[in-house]
Amino acid sequence: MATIYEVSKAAGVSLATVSRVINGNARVSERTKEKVHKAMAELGYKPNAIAQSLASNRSNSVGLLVSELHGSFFGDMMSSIESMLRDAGKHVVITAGHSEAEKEKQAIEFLISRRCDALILNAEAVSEEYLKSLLDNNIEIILINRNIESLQERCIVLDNQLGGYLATKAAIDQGHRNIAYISGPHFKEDAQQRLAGHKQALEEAGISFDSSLCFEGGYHESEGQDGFNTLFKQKNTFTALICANDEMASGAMTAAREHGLSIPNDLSIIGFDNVLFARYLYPKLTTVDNPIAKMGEMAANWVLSNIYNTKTSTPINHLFKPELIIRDSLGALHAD
Amino acid sequence: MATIYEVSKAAGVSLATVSRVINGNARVSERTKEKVHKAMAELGYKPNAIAQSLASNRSNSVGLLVSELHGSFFGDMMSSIESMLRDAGKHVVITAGHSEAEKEKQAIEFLISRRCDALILNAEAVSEEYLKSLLDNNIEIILINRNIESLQERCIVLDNQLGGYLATKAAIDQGHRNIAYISGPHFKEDAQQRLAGHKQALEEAGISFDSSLCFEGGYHESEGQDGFNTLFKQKNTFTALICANDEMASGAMTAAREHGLSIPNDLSIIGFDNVLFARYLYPKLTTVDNPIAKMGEMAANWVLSNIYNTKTSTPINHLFKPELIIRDSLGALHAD
DNA sequence: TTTAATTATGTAAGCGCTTACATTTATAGT
DNA sequence: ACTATAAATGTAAGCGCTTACATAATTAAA
Repeated sequence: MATIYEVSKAAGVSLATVSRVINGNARVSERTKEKVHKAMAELGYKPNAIAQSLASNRSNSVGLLVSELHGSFFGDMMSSIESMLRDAGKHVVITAGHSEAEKEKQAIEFLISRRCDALILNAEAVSEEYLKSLLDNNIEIILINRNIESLQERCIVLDNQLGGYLATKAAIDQGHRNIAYISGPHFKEDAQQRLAGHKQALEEAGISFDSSLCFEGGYHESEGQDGFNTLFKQKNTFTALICANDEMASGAMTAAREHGLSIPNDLSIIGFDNVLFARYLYPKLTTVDNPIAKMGEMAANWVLSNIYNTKTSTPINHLFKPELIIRDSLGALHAD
Repeated sequence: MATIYEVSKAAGVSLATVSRVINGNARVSERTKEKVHKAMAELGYKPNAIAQSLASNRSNSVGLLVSELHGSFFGDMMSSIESMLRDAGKHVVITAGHSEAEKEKQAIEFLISRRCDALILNAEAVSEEYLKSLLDNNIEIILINRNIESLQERCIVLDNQLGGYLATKAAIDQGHRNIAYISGPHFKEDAQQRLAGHKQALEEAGISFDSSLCFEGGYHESEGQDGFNTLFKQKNTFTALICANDEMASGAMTAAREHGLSIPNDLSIIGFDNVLFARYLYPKLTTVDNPIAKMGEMAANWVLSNIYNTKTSTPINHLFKPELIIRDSLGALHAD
């Protein structure tokens, strides 16, 4: 692999000049520019990004931490961030944290060690203190889906409580009073908030929260099934079931069908996130749209304008409002 | 950010000694080892991976090119590769090629410029020559889902033709004779092979291939709908529909339902890939399992044993055989 | 002890770039 | 033609590490 030195020899100029034409940040005469380009082409020269980073203390890459590399939700997030950053000539280094504090730390430290210019973090398990300590060490971070009071300007979050509220409200508006809920894991902030929204809607309608109508899942499909089965055994009087994400809603649908229930005639089901496959389910899932792709873009924008000083146009929106997407899995309560 | 130099000062030893305890590849007395560890802890020292790479010409990271960052299929692939490599202490740098030759090249060159020790490529658009030229430049690559005669030992592929065959054969075995097919884009190798398998099964059963019963889609859900609609308009006599992937199968299901058809009573549908949501569909999709996670692991294994000289245990399997997964969307043909 | 063989540590030369500063060359003003 | 100024290029010192080689300290053998 040719080095800048060989190019400079071939072109008959100095190292510095070659560096200048590579970076285009200093004036070089047309004539020498041509000579250098020719030499680079002939040698098939490709700058060594590692050496560039070391010398310039800039890597032109931004680190991205997601919980998982699979799943529609994270896929949308990665995808939107990558394409926006790539358009700006920046690169994305992706790592997975698996919702475990230790793994998240490892991943973040990997990104730091690779000298990413900024980190976009979907960190769920790591402590608030740890995140603040990153800032103290001059690591530029922006958080997606995590709200830290003192770091507001570096957080991009969804109003999860509103989302939870909208879902339950929709059921109430259709006449439902017996509403079950399958929650995400309580250690996750968003799960708590969605549940809080659910309770808020219940309270507003004068319905008291019944903990035997609430199940804690882990956001996976199987826990939607478990949740339904458990709830159904405990108290099979509910006519609507709100799930804290679409995966669990799908699982619940399957389980409900296995119990011979028809959706939405016997049971209405509402999801959360509006991931791609919510539309493929049968019946099509009524759910709360989580504009994760837009949030990802916003994070990418933040990086571009705050770290790379480009894209100053779009103002940064820190709090996104979810919307209810009405499809077929929610029906009106009818008298039996 | 502390450097190795500061650590050496604090510990009262030389740079080289610190480097030795970091890398653990040379003998250092217990006493100094302790001193160094203490100094590192106190300074919060983290090795600069960039500098390490530059000096050692090893990055301990492997590059991964996928077509897209979203989608179950790629999610599974990324996920399996990442977790296996992470367990071995290696890191993965992921990029997306979007099935366009130019973008794939860019992405590959990015990975090379970051001095990845090896590249795992799911390259669909880039030419065979280009891939070979990488090898000529001593870039270590391993291809997933792409078969190049002269690079057999660096290819990990699925027997797509067998998969296509199995799907169509299953329909034939259930008595179907009028079988439509929604193909993937013909420029993709796997799409061609799956179609070839379909034709093979037809021929074997003495059914002649009817091109008006075949639609070329792009592997997206919407093209499943388009496909069904087009085919149904052209010739609504088919009783089974084979789709080249699950997304399109899902789209076709939706479209079929909109036409008032019941699945599998009026129409049997078979997918391909067995992505996670195939199980969530209603009715549950009969499909051909694509062991992409295992293939990803195999690729990771190849890298570990061939590049990093670890994990010599598992022999590398280059050709994976798909299996039919029988669920509910395929039914027997009944007399009308 | 003395010497040879080990083991532990230090010295210094890079890895392939960037960039401040110095120097040379071109351009313009008079 | 002769400066004064601006533009183009070169020189060399790092960036934070690794690693061959040299040296010093320790241990074992005689």
